[in-house]
Amino acid sequence: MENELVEQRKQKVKELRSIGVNPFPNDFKPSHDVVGVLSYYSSFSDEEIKNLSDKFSLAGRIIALREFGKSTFFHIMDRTGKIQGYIRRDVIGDEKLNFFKKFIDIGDFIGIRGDLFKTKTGELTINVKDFKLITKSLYPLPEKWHGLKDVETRYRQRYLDLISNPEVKEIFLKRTKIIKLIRDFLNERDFIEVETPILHPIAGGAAAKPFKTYHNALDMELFLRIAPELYLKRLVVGGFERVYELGRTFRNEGVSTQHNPEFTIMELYQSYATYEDLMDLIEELICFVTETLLGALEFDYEDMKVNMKRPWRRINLIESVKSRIGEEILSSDEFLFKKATSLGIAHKGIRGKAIVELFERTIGDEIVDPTFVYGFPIDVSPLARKNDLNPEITDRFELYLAGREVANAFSELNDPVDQKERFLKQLDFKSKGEEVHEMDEDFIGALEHGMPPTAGAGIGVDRLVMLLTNSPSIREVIFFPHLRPE
RNA sequence: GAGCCGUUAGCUCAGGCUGGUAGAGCAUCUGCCUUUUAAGCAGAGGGUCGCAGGUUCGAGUCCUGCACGGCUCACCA
Repeated sequence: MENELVEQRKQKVKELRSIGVNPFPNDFKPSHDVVGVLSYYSSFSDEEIKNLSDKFSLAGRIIALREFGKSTFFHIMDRTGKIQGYIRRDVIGDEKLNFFKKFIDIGDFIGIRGDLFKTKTGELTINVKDFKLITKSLYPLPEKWHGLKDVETRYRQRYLDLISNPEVKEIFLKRTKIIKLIRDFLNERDFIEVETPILHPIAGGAAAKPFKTYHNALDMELFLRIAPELYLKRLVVGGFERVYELGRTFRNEGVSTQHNPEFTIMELYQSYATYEDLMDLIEELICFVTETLLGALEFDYEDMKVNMKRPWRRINLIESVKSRIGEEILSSDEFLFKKATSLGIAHKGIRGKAIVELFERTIGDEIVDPTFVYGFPIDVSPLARKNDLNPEITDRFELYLAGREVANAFSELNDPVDQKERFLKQLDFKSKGEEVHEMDEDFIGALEHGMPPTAGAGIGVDRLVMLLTNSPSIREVIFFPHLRPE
């Protein structure tokens, strides 16, 4: 037998039907929403409210209920907020009060009609003249005071989390706002938003394990994209000089507080710009988003105080590793690899990887305020333009913030011959067991038609949202993070 | 993949070290209650203690395995 609480409610549904009441009607049209009523009428004095004859109808879910003998208080919540309702016998009559007390439960949706008054404690409340059951809920809501805490239930049944934990809803509203602000900022600067394929014949643009899938009619294996990069650059070749894409990307790797198998990335490309121009652009973009969202450029993240005031610090990757670890880093492979191995870094004899990992484990982890780290080794940057003065490094930077990487950007490599050599070099690394960028002949073909000098950047949107909402885990900013089936 | 921690009523949690047939608050049901807001008072019902084995006269409690989740590390952007 099922839970008694559910049984009771199913019984109520039966009884309602037997007396000719539809427990799931669809003909109630609210005239107002909660915030509309509260914000407008909170400006009136108590006396003025008494004299207002306005009537309102509102709809929402009952989230709290306090019943008395001849009256009832409750709160309903709609998309905008919550408001108290008051039902009393001498206003609404015996029959309706009894119906309410018998059939209406916490969790149900109801529509109410009435006018406003203020209670003794000053809470603006709807004096209910009439109500209607809109949707019967068969399950009880989680506990009113502690909310829903169980992390597994929160993720598996996010709707319960959203109903009972207002701060969770707040985080997701902020997420939506952040994404909108990114679009606003870029649209304003003449960037065009585009959509490129998610099903890729070659999983390019990054080094990661892809998800595989299969197309029946074409009889071919496809991969879910690990990055939109190579398609966006094809569009640059096609004349879209300023493009961006904001969307889902997939990587078939471990899950953690920083990684979800599908995540949201924003990539942008701007022709006739350099990676240094993009430092300025990203500074402006993230400051715009932060300040508009939070009203300030300073915020707490976990135990850190982050200050985003411009200009942001810019440090050279190799110079900072040299000064931390030792000058020999560059002159002696032996020293470099020994040092990396001692820190447990699996570099597989790739110099660039060892250097970048050394940086991440030492200096990168300590960075709190936003810092551009520039000058990445060429062997870990196969899509980035070689530096004109030093062919061992590329014109690439990453943005570090609160100990994490938030953005990756570079002047794009637009020399097709060099690009081909870089891909071939990657295949070398692949034979050492590394995950690498795959050869993409079709992309090289696009470059052969000429891509104007361009700089591009990618921002991990989930991680940015984590920072701006002080969320310790990526699962707190993704509605339905992936879990094993129960 | 490894280590640690967790899983007890619809929800939030005690109990576990030291084995003796399961407890609280909220929610539900009954009664009283017309300005409450974690309403109040009185009473009642509600449990495969994650699953499967083992030890024991007896297991929520001890042991082993498994599942799911969390954190850390590894791997990986």
